[in-house]
Amino acid sequence: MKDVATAAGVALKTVSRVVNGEPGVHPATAERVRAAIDRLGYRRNESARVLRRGRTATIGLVIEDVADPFYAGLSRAVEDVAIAHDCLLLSGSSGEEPGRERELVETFCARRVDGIVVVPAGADHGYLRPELDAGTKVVFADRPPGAGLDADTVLADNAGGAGRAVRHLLGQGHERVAFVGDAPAIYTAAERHRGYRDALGDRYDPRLIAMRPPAEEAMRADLERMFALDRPPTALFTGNGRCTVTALRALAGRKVALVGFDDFELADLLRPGVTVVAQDPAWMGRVAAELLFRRLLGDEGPPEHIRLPVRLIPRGSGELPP
Amino acid sequence: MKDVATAAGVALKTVSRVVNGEPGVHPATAERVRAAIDRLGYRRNESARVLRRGRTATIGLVIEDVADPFYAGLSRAVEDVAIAHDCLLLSGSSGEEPGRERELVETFCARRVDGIVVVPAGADHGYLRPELDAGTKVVFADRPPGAGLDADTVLADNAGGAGRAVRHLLGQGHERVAFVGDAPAIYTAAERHRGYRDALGDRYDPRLIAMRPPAEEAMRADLERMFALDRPPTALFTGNGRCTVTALRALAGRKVALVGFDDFELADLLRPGVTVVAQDPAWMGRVAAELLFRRLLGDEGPPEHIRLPVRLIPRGSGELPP
DNA sequence: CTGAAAGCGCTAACAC
DNA sequence: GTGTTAGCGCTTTCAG
Repeated sequence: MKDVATAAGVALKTVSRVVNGEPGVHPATAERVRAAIDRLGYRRNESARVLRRGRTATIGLVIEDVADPFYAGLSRAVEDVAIAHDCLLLSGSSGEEPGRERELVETFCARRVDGIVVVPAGADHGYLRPELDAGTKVVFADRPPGAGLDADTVLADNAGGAGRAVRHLLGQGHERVAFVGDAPAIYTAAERHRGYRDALGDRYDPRLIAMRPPAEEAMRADLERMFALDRPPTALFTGNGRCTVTALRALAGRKVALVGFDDFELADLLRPGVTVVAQDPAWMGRVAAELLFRRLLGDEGPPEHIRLPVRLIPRGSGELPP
Repeated sequence: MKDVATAAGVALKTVSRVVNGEPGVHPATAERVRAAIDRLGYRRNESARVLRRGRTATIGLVIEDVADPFYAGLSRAVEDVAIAHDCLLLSGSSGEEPGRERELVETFCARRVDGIVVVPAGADHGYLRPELDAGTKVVFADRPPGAGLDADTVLADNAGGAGRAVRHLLGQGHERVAFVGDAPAIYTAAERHRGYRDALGDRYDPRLIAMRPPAEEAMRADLERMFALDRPPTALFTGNGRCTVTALRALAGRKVALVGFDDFELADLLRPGVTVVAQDPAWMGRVAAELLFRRLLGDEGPPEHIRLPVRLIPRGSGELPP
């Protein structure tokens, strides 16, 4: 910048004015400065700018795994909102490890991101206290923060959607509906299990429950066990997209009704088409990011808790009779 | 930092030493400093650190769209490599717009990322010259840079894979193999078309070609047109994952053999299973990122051009007879 | 309209 | 072992 100033025969500050489009520079001077900038290939150093101004114009995003279509869709939406606000996006995958989540959040904070959207992997967010006090805005998406922290949160209607799925199956005459979900430590899995149980009432049977990280072999074993029962399940409710896909493989053509939580590409092309309770990852991402920017722009209202509705899409698999 | 120094009764530099784990600090002093840090909730300001050191420990990634499973897989791999090198990842989606690609790259450069992995959307990368001269390392992935720029590049064997797919179909006795690919301006689409044409030799018939951004209605029309020909196609080669999926929908159960470029989840669960030429997005991401870090660590060798092999996975759809 | 000077928070290069 | 000093490149403040 100093070089540009020298080259253009002006003071440092004038170059700064031109670079930032500040008013109060004679057009001719500005032109001269711009010429010098082009000639020298000058680029403003954002780090120095950030250091001086205090705002980084960067937000952070912590998700579980970008390679998961749900989080990929959410990411893209957050990115779009960030761009609309002239912000860059730093992102990282926690891989469902609380330690990694914390590490990412802290690294983002150290880089002074203006705010963060986080899909929590851990259950304890006490480590966020100092950041929140320091003014970093945080919005939780998909899962709420651990106990003791009341912060902005955007969730899907997990329990409600699960109930809807189960009632749909009961409506077709099924009496034995199994639940195959992710590990119970995961908030969404637990909520969907809760919705399932409540909808089932006294038809609830713990032997029809399998909750663990979806892996084909383990799930096949779980299903074998259930189908070997006196009164085997005639329908399956799967707790998330990965569970649905794993279950479809593990079932290997066995004829059972199935409703899955989460929509997925090609669900309509399978035979039968897969009935799902769909949430909209892009919507969730957009809502969370917009809420974050409202906070960044000075909205100091009490923490918001937004719950996004889900919808049932019948495609055939959930309409099979017992 | 100054406050911490005062609180701990030491000089600024000592705090700096403790924070950076530099040797030559008495354990007791270090402990006193750490206590002060905790008490005051001090966090090192990365911006200042970056300004001073010149390295940001950040790399940039420009892809077409995170929400596309191929790029999501690639992203995750780049992220993992970045983390292994204690680097953060800034990422952005170009949406296949050259202007947006350039904007992202320039923004990343202004933030002084150490290096960039870019999946080019545009064909002119002259704008990168100054950045390259300034020492920013750039690796191109999935597509090469525009003419006139020789840089590190990691590509899949597009033409070879397309040839493999076509020969597979010819081997089943098909004589009329159509190609449904993305817009010809996209490098990978053009390369796959080239491989297709070369493998077909004089069986090549331009009426069996449809190249445009995949959209169900347009593709349905294209296919109708082809099937209305005197000698309609008995087999289809689709040019990328999205084209494959769109084609499957547009075909609506019509019985044709099909081989697609790109593997996709559930390809094995459709009936018949979808035969594909699979590339490995994570592998590509890893190779590109590792190459970038080799450059950042000082490797000054001539530009490398890496071509990753692809593999044919027969699942049924490509083995249907004419 | 333009410029000089101070300082953002940190680290590198030297003292002591 | 520890401290001092001089910037990194920019914006802010205030003075022409």
